[in-house]
Amino acid sequence: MTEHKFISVEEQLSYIKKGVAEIIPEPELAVKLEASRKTGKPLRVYLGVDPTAPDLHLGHTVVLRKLKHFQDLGHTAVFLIGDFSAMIGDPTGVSETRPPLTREQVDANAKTYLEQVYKILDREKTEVRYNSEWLDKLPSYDIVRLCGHYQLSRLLEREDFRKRLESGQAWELRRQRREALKSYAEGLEVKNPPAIPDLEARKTLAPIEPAKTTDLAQPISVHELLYPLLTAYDAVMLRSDVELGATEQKFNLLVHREIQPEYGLPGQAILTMPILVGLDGQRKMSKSLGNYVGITEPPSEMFEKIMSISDSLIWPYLELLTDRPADVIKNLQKNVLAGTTHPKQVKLSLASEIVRGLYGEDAALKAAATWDIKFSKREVPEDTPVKHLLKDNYIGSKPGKMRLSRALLSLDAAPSRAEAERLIKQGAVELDGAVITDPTCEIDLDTPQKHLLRIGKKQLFYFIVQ
RNA sequence: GGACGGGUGGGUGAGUGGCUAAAACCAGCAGACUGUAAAUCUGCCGCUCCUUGCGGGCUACGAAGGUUCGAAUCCUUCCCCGUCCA
Repeated sequence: MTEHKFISVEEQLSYIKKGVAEIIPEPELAVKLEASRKTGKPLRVYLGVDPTAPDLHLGHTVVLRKLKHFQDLGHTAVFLIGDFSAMIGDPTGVSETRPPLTREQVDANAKTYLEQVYKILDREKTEVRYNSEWLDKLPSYDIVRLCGHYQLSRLLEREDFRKRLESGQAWELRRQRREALKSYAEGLEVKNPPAIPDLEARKTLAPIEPAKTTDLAQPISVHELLYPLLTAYDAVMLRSDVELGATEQKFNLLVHREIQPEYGLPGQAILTMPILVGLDGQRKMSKSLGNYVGITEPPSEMFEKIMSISDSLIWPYLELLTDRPADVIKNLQKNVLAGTTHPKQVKLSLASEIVRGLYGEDAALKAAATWDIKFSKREVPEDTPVKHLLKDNYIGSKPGKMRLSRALLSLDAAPSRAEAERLIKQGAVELDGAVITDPTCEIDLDTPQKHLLRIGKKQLFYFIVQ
């Protein structure tokens, strides 16, 4: 890293602080910034992500954008892929049982992550690391030593662990007793002793599965306790000055901060970002809840989804997904409340800004124009997709005809024929500009014609019989 | 190992022989209204076939069998969960 001229600490701080949930401890961050400015040495700021799914969504970008802010200020952004820790599974969040991932899944996900991450981070300036680099070959001795640097009671202080300990204890005791009795009853027959895995086999590390649990009781497996400690080792190896994370990561980040001094490093400052609420306005954005906007989605789809959020979501989205200063957002909010600015206008600019950030100006303008034509004017945009209706293997009762409901199904516009018929009966289907309510409506397969189909408010496309 | 209670559609949860593709609520979808927002109102909400009819067929109430003209509902076995006891 070459020396860098930094702007004043106050300016940096105000840039950094936007949208942040918590800075721990803030004065320390200021000191670090001050020191870096004096020496011209950038801070090492890192974000660790477990590659648990192949795609990132806007929720992930909140914290990525913060990392980008540091990058913009001239600091060193380190993007850490937790390819090793993903196989342990972050125990954060009691309710969700994380399925352990295999090495292959993790590797595949890690690959797709990077391409997506560069939509936000500067590819040239980002230091990418994998925690398998060091965790894969960490000797047991060092693991034990690492564990020696922290206290069990501190790990158990964690709220979700505490809850699980309470609910799990009784359950676990009973389970053990039951198991013991069972094996006694089975005449203490000796099962095949587990083989000692040879080193070759270990090359493809199996995911570490949690002890069998039930829905209600969630006992804590010992390896889960190791998660914050092993990831703390990341912070040690990276010699980080600052670590970023979502608020739910606060506990882990604090452990990291406390472990670093044990290895002769100054403890990192911690910066947490709020969790982004999903499109439903209720729960956090997540793929499994289906309330997400993937960052690889096409611009116009992204635009559409953002336009469909409820008004109250505009504000957190503006704060966490755009670069607008906090006071500008506040003013805007005031104007909307006062009725001088229409919320739709704000939403339009929000959607444009998000798309612009990921796809650039042209794509944003185009997406906005498409949206306006499709939804406001209810006309047909230029880039309306064209699908193909394959008649190859279709044998209907009437030659050369196909039921509209069947067409909807094979065009992927409805999940089943029953659902397709329902849509037709409810007047949601418009074929070539005319609403069709007759479920027996048929499409002529012999004349290869281009048809326009609108289903509900959102689906609009052409199809050609082929 | 014993006693008792329980496993129902995406979720919560009613239903104890036919009127039950299964109440109600939530979620979801569609229509109206709008700003494709929210709220509200209305309708839909297992799959499939066609002659689109209060139509036919198939599948579904933990699993497998059985009783019955007929089972989510009764019986048997098994699996799983909860509470209590050893």
